[in-house]
Amino acid sequence: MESIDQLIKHITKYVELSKEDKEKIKSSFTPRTLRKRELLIQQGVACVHENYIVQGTLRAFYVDDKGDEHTLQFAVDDWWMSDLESFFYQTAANIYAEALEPTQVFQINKPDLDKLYHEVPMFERFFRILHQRAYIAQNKRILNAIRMNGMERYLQFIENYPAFHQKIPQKYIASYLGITPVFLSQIRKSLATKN
Amino acid sequence: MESIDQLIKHITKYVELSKEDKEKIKSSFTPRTLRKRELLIQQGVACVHENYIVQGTLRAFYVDDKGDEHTLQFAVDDWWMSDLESFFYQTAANIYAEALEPTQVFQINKPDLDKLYHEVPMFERFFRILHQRAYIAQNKRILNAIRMNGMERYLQFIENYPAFHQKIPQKYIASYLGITPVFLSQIRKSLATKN
DNA sequence: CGTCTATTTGAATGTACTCAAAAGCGGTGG
DNA sequence: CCACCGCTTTTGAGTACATTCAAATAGACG
Repeated sequence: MESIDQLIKHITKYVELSKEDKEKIKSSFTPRTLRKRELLIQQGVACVHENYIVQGTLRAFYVDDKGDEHTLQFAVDDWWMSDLESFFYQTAANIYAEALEPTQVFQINKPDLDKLYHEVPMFERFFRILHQRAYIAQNKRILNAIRMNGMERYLQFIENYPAFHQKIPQKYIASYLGITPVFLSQIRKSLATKN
Repeated sequence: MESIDQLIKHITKYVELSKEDKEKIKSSFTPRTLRKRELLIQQGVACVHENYIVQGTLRAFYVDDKGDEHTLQFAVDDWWMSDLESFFYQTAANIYAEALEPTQVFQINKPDLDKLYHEVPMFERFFRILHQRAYIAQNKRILNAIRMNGMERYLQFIENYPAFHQKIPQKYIASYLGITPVFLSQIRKSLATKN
């Protein structure tokens, strides 16, 4: 299978597409390959693409004044990655996005995306659904962040994302959970001795 | 001005609508008035409407096993309120939404919304944009939650939402920030003595 | 094998919570 | 209009959660 077909397959999980729709979508995206540790998005630089991940793993993070990193999102195959605010308003990005392993994406820029919204209403519906689902997921994360302590959030994380847990360095998980790597290590220790 | 026109005005801030579009939209919504403390959404009951707030204030909150409330969102004039997950998948709601003052909303149910998406593509675009913006806002809140301590989050809150700060009881602000009302009181005290 | 980075461990400190009680405030009824 | 009731906010003390700093150990990679 051509990898672009994976994108079409992904979209048709949510909306129906005609043959012409599919062709228009296919021709609007361009492939890009990232090496491990390569940056897809950079703080301070406009994020000009919305990215669909064919294969690989990305991590989006914010770097504060003290130089500390705060992980906003991990993303794997079939997920999307951009700085939506930067992309939407064409402003400088607030985050970095880095490949944690060799990663292949398909990219679309804003003019082409707007054109596609116009020409393929089903594609706009797809993005409406996508953003809706993303918003629902974000809400759950906020709820977890405000009501659970570090250990509870960690247990929740490994339950929700067992796959991530395997291959993502612990310090990034800590920065996603909003705790220090040292504290995460302590949590793991106390979980290990408890059993 | 008819209050339903306020909704149209709101939508046309983001997308253009024809006369027919406007009529179709207007006829799809029905008004509802809430008394102070009345519930718009109830945990365990399907959320069958998406709600546009004409005038008033709502608070969305989750109640955990211990009976503690965790505020997910405050919403005022021109905002939208629903349990999106419950609405979208037609499942039991996870949250409550309560009027903090007399509040007037316009409601649309899912069949009518889907119909409207189909008949008025601009309306679907509007919701795509709305969800996109909501997602961007949520991202910022997550970032604040994982990188700031209680005092910093409080200062951020009163900076972002000075109006809310005036009329919302402190204990609800605490539950929004993810801290206890007791601790928020201490934060306020130490801010007051600092100046 | 050596180097660089990630993880663990320990101790001291700061941040935030719980419990209990007092003070403040708003609404209601007499 | 005042007195009372119920709820919110404040205060204080003790405890738990989480961070910082420093150093040791373990892993990854050339």
